[in-house]
Order: sequence, then structure tokens, then C-alpha cells
Amino acid sequence: MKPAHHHVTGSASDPFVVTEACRPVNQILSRIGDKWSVLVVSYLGNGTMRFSELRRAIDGISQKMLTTTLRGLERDGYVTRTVTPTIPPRVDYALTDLGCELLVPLRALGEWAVANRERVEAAQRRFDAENATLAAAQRA
Amino acid sequence: MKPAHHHVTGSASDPFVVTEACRPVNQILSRIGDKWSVLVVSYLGNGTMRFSELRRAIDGISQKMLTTTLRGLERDGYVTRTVTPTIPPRVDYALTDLGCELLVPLRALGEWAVANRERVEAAQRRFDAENATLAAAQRA
DNA sequence: CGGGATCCCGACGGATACTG
DNA sequence: CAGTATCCGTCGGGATCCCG
Repeated sequence: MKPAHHHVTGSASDPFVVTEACRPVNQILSRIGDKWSVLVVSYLGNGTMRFSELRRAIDGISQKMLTTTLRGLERDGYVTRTVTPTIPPRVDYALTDLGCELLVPLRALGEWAVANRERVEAAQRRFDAENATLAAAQRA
Repeated sequence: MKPAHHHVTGSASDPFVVTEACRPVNQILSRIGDKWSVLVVSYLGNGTMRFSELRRAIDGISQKMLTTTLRGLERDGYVTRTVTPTIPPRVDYALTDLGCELLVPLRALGEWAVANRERVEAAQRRFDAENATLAAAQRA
């Protein structure tokens, strides 16, 4: 656990945290960071929903991606899938305890995103504008 | 922000929380949720680093993806890029204030991931095993 | 040293059609 | 209703070569 040679300018944290922690973080993010998982988990945070309820709620998701996303979330233990074999069939999705717990840090990130979206967008505009003027200067 | 209220079925959930919040969340996640951004931001959380330092530290990243990732993070205002035109040239990357603030909810998610990785892996094993026996039963 | 330019492949993800 | 199956375009991302 020897820290590598790192220049520590600001608040220093142990590099151990980074190296050791980022494997599972990437695992979580590769599931949650895809196009739809956060939306699905967020909606299910309000309670159990049926397949078509989710489909209508999310608006833009294809049934294929909804199925794929739900399967992935089910595999990782975030949601449960309950089939009621009536006619027509009925399938309910709900968060597990694990899913509810995930919702906590996820909502923190979400609130940060909402709070800071304008700063990000401003940075993007600044970057793009600067890039445009640089490109123009190149052609001159 | 309303607390998460559970409703039974059918009724529309509060559109504000999900609909309004998830656009910026997806924007943040589409940047942060890619394969390398979290690693880069985490490493820069320990202080300024040079390009080749990051390249060597991250182990597995190609120079193309490191460049792409850093450009994206710079565009969104999370990192600064400082060029020192010496020979050989020197380029330093560091987190902005925005980047440091992002690190907070990000680390929360990271700690959650570390704390719960075994539960996720266990769920995956359970799911895969159950799937395998089902597939076997199908063939019988 | 720190990239930019190019080629290429596989995975992600959308549209459509069909099934239990 | 809740999927599965198929086709197909897009693009993330790796490998390689080159440049200032």
C-alpha cells in the first residue's frame, strides 16, 4: 500500500483510495452510467412500476433498451422482477434494499448535477468559443 | 424537493424530480460515466499531474483516450490544462474548483461502491447461476 | 514530451417484426 | 402485455504512424 510519487498540492488523500477503489466504482458506473439505468432507478425510487409504465414514463427509451437495462439492474441486485402469469401477463419492477441504498449517493450526485449544471454549461460555451476563435486565428 | 412518496400503481409519479433532474444528471454521467473520466478525476484529486504521469498511473489507457478524456473534462470545466512551452514541452493538468466539488459526491458514490461490491457480485453470481439452471431445464 | 490523424473493429443502441 | 429475434447504423475506443 505504498503511495506512489504524487505531487500533493491541495488536500491530499491517500492514493490507495484511488487505485483500490476505482475497480468497483467502474463496475458500478458501467452499469449506472449507461444511457438509461439512472432514469429507471430514479423512477423506481418512487415505488413499484410495471414494464409499460416505465416505458411510457421514460419517453424515448425503446422496449429493447428497457428490457436490457432492467435485466442488467436485476442481475446486479438493484431491482426485482415479479411476474404474475395472468392473461394478459403482468410484470412488476421494484427496487431492492440494495437499489434503495444506491439511490442515496446517486441522488447526491443528481442534486450536485442540478445545482451545477449552469456552471458546466458556461464552461462548455467558454471552451467552444475559445476553440472557435483559435480555429479562426489558424486560418488567418 | 419532495420526499420519495410511495404510490401503488397507475398514478403518475411526481414528474419534476425525475424529469427535471435527470437531464443534467445524464449530462454529468455521460461525461463522468465513461470508461476513464472517474479515474482521471480521482487521480487529479491528489494534485496536479503531467500527461505522462497520468498515462503511466492509469495503466491500460491509450494516449488517445487520455487526450480525449482530458479534453472532455476540460471542456466541462472540471480540469485545467497548463502548457509550459519548454523543450521538451510540459503540460500539467489539475482539477478546477468545480472538479474538486464534483469529487465530493463522486467519492460518496465510490465509497458506496467499495462498501457494496460484494453484495453486487453475489447478486450477479446468483443471477447467473439461476439463469444457467433455467437454461438447462429448457433443454430437458 | 504531448499530442494530432487515420484506420478499424466490436459493442451499444434504435427500428421493426414476431411470439406466448 | 411483455417480451424475443433480427437487422443495421453509429460510435467508443484501441493500434499505429507522424509531427512540433
